[in-house]
Amino acid sequence: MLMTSSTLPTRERIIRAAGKLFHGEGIRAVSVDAVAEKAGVTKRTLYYHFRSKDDLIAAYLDTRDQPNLALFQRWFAETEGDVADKVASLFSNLARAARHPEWKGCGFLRTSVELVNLPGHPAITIGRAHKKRVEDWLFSAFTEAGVGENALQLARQVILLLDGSFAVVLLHRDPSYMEAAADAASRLIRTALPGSAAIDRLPVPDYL
Amino acid sequence: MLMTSSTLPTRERIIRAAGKLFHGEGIRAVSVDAVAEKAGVTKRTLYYHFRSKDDLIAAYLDTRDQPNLALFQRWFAETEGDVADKVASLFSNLARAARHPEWKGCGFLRTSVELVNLPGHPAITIGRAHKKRVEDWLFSAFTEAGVGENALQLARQVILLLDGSFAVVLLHRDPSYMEAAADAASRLIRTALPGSAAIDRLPVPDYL
DNA sequence: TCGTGTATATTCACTGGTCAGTATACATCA
DNA sequence: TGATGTATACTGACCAGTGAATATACACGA
Repeated sequence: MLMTSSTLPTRERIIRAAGKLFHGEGIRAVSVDAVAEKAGVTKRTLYYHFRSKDDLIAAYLDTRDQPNLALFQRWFAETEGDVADKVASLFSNLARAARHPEWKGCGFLRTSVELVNLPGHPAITIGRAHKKRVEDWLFSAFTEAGVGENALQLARQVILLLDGSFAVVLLHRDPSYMEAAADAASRLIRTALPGSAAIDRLPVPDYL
Repeated sequence: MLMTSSTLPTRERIIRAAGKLFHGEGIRAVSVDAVAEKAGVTKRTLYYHFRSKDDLIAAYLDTRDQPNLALFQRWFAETEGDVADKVASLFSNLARAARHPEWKGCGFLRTSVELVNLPGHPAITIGRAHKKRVEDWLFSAFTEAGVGENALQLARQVILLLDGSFAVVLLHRDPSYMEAAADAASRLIRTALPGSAAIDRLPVPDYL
């Protein structure tokens, strides 16, 4: 593997090029030749490092898993307030990202759509695992916040709102939907919180 | 146009074949030849009725707009209870549909993903219009139910949960997410309803 | 230190196949 | 006879994947 200190390993360069093109244009719209050219490599070299285009797709998605989750966790940790505020901030940060004209939605969801006729495709497994990891992380956060047995249902509902945001904003190109999602998520969480605002702001009846 | 009483007009046959194939396999995965063959027509005939594959895609989506909305409206109308129950029934009906192994999610969302690199494509405009029609219909329903100025926000939130359901269930193939969406939607609606259950079920304090 | 073998890494040129779209001609019917 | 509709057969582009040869790096024995 010939390279200077300033160049990435070939395999990394290919994955990076694939990531930009697949995410930017769509998996099926991008040819292996285009990826190879963008990576500055011949197609044959690409096929030395990856068995097939499907392999490359899976490798590309795999590299997105950890950073994506880490970004969510960072947004969550950096936000002041209770767990509802922290979750709401996920959506406002997403809205900020979605305002960028190059924003193209969620690569995992988009891949599952593009490969809908190949149910066993490894990339779909990777997408499922990623979404599950986000859901599990939310579940822990809700459990720690003391929502009790609602944690699982809440985690799923936030996932639904997140992925709904991706889908709706990709279609309408209107990130303000994400603010509506933030509002929905924090309302749902708050009514499950021990010191539930929706209920506790009501006067407590005398006989309690 | 040669045909007997039992055959559809050629154009309709083509659109119907395109619908089955595009929805079943994905737009980019299906060739014009495949559509023509399924319609029992030569490709040249197909190109007589449609200027291009893009034209055919748009025509296919167009035929799904009205029936899709009508189905939602039927499910809504056939459900007993308040508006929250009626909306919840949309999700449980969707879950029932999604349990069918041939279920493939929402054609409008999937098209917007497959054509993400062609922002001005007519099919995307059709998809936007469809989603907007559903949202507007929900808005009217919420307004009539007396949620006041919350109607717009609620309609958007239900859309987010609907499209989130499509995306998540397509990925995980687990329709039970739709029950979580139903729960979220009806909670959100109920807290906005004049006789809000979340608040009114609490005992009324003596001094009110 | 000089070969020499071997695994890694890369290139050029190619194949077989598919795809969207078309040129041309034939048929049917008002 | 002219508009509508359908068929056969084709074009040119593209695409995933491959064959065969070459270059580099390094290990090890003489």
